[in-house]
Amino acid sequence: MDLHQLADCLKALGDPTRLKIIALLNLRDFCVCELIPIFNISQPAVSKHLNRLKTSGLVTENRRGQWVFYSLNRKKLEEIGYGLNHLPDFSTEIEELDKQGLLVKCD
Amino acid sequence: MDLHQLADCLKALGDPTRLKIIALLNLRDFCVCELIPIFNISQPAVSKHLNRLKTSGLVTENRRGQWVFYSLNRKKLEEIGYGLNHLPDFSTEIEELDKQGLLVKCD
DNA sequence: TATTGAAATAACCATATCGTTATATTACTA
DNA sequence: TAGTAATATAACGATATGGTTATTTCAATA
Repeated sequence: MDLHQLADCLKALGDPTRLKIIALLNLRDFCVCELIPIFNISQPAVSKHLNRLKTSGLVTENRRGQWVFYSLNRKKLEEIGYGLNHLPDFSTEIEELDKQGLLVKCD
Repeated sequence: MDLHQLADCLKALGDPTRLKIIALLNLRDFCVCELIPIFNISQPAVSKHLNRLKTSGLVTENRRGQWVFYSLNRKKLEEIGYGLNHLPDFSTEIEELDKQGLLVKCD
């Protein structure tokens, strides 16, 4: 997962409603209609939050008859934790800028 | 760190520029003027990103003469990783809603 | 097959975000 | 102390975000 993908996932998690959805999905799968009464927002709003989490790969959906249940992608969540603890190393980029004389010296 | 604070930190990290700043500060401290040529944005834009990271507690500033150097708050970053791996447990809230008959049954 | 219910999508609105340029503040220095 | 350099703040604009209501899609069922 590169920096931009990591930022995208963190942004998806950086909303209280979505983060609580993730915490709920950590307990068990939920369908959309179960989530609606938990949050004081409309069904489309819940759907959009779930879609945002889905496009970042944080949740998966699967239809059971009339209902669509969402599951937490624990692997993705672990990847994010790992990504935060192993941030990309920009040393060579800094050196490169230095060689090109584009780096300011402050001391 | 509660859910809202965690979401706030994740939101702060959920921007490619700010996440790269965090990755850079993981190497060493940087002052504002060093960061400007690394990103193709203006000085005030860099200042604002740093301020956003500071208000979430992810970085600290300290002035050295004319320059203001920013440091990564590694403890905070660890807290966030920990928070992601130990999400709050909403079991009792779900049970409470169930007792009040506010929980939908989907099966 | 017509109806019902769940979820997704569309269209819209208010506010937040992230960039800009201009200006103010702060600290060093001639 | 006047001038310069670094940083912060102010004011503004374009786009993104997160909510709404209305409508569409899809699956189950009378």
